[in-house]
Amino acid sequence: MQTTSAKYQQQKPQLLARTRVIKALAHPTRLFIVEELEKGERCVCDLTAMIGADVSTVSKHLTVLREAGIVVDDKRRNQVFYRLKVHCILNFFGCVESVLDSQRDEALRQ
Amino acid sequence: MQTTSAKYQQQKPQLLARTRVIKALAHPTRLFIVEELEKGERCVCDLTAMIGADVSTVSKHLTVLREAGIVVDDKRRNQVFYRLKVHCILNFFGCVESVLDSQRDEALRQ
DNA sequence: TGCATGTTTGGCAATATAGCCAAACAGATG
DNA sequence: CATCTGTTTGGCTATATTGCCAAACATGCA
Repeated sequence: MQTTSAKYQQQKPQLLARTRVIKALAHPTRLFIVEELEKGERCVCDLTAMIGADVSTVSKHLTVLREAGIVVDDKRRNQVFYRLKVHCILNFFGCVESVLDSQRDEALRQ
Repeated sequence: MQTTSAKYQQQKPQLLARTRVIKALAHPTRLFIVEELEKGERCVCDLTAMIGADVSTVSKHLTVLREAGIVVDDKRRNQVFYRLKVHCILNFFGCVESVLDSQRDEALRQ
């Protein structure tokens, strides 16, 4: 029996699964997309206009979010609409904001 | 007035700030550390033993978490103890699990 | 069919991340 | 002071990520 790393190794598959989801959110453009989709579905063209990057770049970001299971696409006519698949992402951000608030408080105190 | 990218550009500083926190969580080893610290403080040596990587690697992961404002360190004697600075990270994971659950359900249905 | 619009994919270059080893540093203790 | 334990930092290589352009695909419509 191995004495070191047992605990981590045992949990690793689960940790990797979670990491895949979190990594998908770890980019400003993808965060923007998620927040925008909280308001409702958007086509790639809408998102591209708001973001101001190449369409291919936005499309790849959407692929990352789709493969992570965060959004789903819906092809209608010659457009592709994306929407959130899971709607708890805002809670998620609440915690991120707590971290940032705590940093801001600290900065003020110095 | 700019017609494209205005919205994204305006929000970008905030999005980048959030991204820094999320990126810090986007690694299996760092996720493990956060979950372990939910239970209480741990010294670098404890974490290193559980993870089974080089101490320098673990130390660098801890630096990433510290710089993101997620953990704080406390040097006592010749050891350094880390603990969570913000305690809402578990809610965070709840949402990540929802994403994973929804993927699992889907896999079963196919 | 041919063309316009909207989206995805391939490919490449630039940048960022992760891991290990070696070395530096810090405190405790003989 | 010398040495031991515990931690961080520097440096390097390997790998992953990002963004753009060009090209391929898909759909709608003249």
